[in-house]
Amino acid sequence: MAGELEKNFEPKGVEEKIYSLWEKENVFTPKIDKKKKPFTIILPLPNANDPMHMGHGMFVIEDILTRYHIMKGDPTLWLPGADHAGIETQFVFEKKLAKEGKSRFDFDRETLFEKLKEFVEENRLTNKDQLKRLGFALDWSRYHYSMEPEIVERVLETFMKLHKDGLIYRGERVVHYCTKCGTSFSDLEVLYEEREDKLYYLDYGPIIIATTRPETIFADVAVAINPKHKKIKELKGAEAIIPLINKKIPVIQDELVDLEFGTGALKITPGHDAVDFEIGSKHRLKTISVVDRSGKMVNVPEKYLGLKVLKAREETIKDLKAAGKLVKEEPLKHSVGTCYRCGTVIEPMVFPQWFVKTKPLAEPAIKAVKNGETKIFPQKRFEKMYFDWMENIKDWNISRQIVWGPRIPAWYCLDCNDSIRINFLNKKKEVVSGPYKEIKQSYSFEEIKSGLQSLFSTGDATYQLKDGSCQKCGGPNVIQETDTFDTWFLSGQWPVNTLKANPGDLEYFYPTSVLDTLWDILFFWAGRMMMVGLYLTGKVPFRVIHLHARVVDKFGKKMSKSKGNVIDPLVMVNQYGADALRLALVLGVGPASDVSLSDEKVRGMRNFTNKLWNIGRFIIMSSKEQGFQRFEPGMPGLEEVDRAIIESLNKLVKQTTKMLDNYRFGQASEELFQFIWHEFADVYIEQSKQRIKSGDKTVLAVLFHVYSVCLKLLHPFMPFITEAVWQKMFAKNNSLLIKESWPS
RNA sequence: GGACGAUUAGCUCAGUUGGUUAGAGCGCGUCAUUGACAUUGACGAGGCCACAGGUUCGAGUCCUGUAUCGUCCACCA
Repeated sequence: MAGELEKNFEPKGVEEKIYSLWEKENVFTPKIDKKKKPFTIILPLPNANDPMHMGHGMFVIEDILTRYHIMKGDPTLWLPGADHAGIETQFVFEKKLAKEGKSRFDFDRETLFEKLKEFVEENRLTNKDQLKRLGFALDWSRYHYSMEPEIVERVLETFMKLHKDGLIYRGERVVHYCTKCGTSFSDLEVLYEEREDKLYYLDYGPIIIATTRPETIFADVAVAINPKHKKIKELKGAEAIIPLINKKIPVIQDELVDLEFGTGALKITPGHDAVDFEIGSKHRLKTISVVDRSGKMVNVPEKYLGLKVLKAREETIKDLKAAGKLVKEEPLKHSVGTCYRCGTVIEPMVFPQWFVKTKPLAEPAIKAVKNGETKIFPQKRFEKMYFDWMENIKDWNISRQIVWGPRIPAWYCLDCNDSIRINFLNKKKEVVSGPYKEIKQSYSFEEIKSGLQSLFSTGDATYQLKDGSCQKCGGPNVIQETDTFDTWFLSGQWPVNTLKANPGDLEYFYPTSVLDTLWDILFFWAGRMMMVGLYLTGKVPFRVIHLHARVVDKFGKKMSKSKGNVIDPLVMVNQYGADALRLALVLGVGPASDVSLSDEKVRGMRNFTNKLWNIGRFIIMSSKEQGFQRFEPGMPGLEEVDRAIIESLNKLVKQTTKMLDNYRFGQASEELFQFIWHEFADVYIEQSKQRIKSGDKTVLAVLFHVYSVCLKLLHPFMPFITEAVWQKMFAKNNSLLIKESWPS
């Protein structure tokens, strides 16, 4: 039965062959059996546009679970997909455009969208092939892409449902805006950086205020002091005076003002600061904007008009100094919000955006974890984080001013809302901007619509959720919102929408069993899926959230292109084989910790694959001479050492099973490694050599038995080599190891 | 400002309810070897488990505090 084995295991070429064997027999496509409980994982969808990096390698955890459950006989589904990744992709694409000397403003939005679509299509399939290289047992017949029409359709349905339930609203609130990327962000997408800035003390007449942003004084609408301020009596009812423009503004009281900071007085600028906005709305103050979406000054004295924010700051300080209104300046260390994508300082701005009311969605999501419907591993650390976040959640800004993504399905009648600002390319390919009531004087609706880039509607604009003529005035000049959905709005409903794509799947496979991910997107993704999944189905999207380790370099440092310490998973696969890389990523690794990866470690694991291979080779060679006998638990001729190794093996089976059930992959793989190399190979096999020479057939039976069980136990971790050996030594009629049942 | 995590061999890290001489991979030293494997084997060096207290018959493991590093959250104007 046994074929020859080469001297060393050569993964190249073999891996592809083995993978196609699995694909040919459809082992990754589950058979739905209503009597059996399914096991389901949804792959954290990689960006369609990204080649694979080591982070994707950690999906090996999901592959281990998947293969383990396939072998246990559970109908097992691991569903793959790809994400259009709105902002990420558009950012990369715009960089490419810049190299060609172009920008997004050179195109109307429809053309830009088509170009982006083509761009992604070129890359979309590469990481699909890369996932296969790692051996992942994904059901490719259920592969989905977040921009495919059926998925988008369901996303729009979800929006409609939320809207109907009163959970969607357009609101004018402070949003985080990146003037370079040209879009707003949710709270999660802002990175706070510690910066060394200056705090300027300015003379506001009866009071002195402290600010880091003197250029925004023109947008001040009040000065607020804490009610416990020691000068409260003399300041009651007083008016402060904005320097340079000598504008009078009221002095108000609010507890939000910190007595200790600066002078205990805060200039209130609702247009450009979130706290100020909150105080402003409490006191019914108006909002003035002095920075526009390109980061230039507006609504300010002429000499500052059109200046960039930082330049305007310089000029203002200069003028304040000259006017004797700059009392003093001191250094200040504080954190500044920056764009997570391009690093530009985030400009808090007030304009209408689409929001999801999150409180009603968060409540069930909190409850589900509290009562254990969804468990988080490791529990102690991350449940606390989860609750902190869910309990303090703010409404979710789901609109992005980018092109790459599904457009929000709302339509405005331009005649009913003629102050909507429009940017479009006219027939001469020139950018024209202005309120509709002005530009309609010179351009037809058709020309505007076909060259449309973006529109900025006012907070009180009326909208309808259907295309066609205006439901109010009956007019034909109706145009769709140009904002697109936040990518996470799509991925937040990914498990539901992908399972809905195949009839019967949602009912059978949902709730899914495990969500496995890195903790960095716990809130972005897992949290949103919890909220939206519960909202859409009434059931949690997954029973377990397992947080895997982060891959770092051999010095424990985060891998990054700028540090040049990135290890390409495919380079490792080519050099040492997928199995070696896989084992290097899990062996001895704790959950949600760091796993340090190095060439040396992968090489060490490659040595183990070779050891495993040569055990097989040894057994084959030995049995060639002596023949082979099937192992039976009570067979005659068993010696003490045989009984000992069998007992040890049985213990290993129990241990491995228990550890896989408890997500202890690091320890499970470590014990397998120890047993196989240092107990089975180093001790038992060494001892067996004498007996084989003397014609002992029992020892061969034991060798075959122990080895075959080890291959099964190891298969989820190292699928290629175990399947390859199985084919040579144990397969009857080419039956696959993955189809063997899990030992017990 | 709040919270959390880490600190174990030269390096990178395991060590689930406290229980005999604390483990792995890589690295290092000595020796061995043309019949499974040099991608090997045997043997070995190397650790007051960050520090200081406490609980216990017994602490790497539990409690308190300190230090250093790291992470997350926050409305530091």
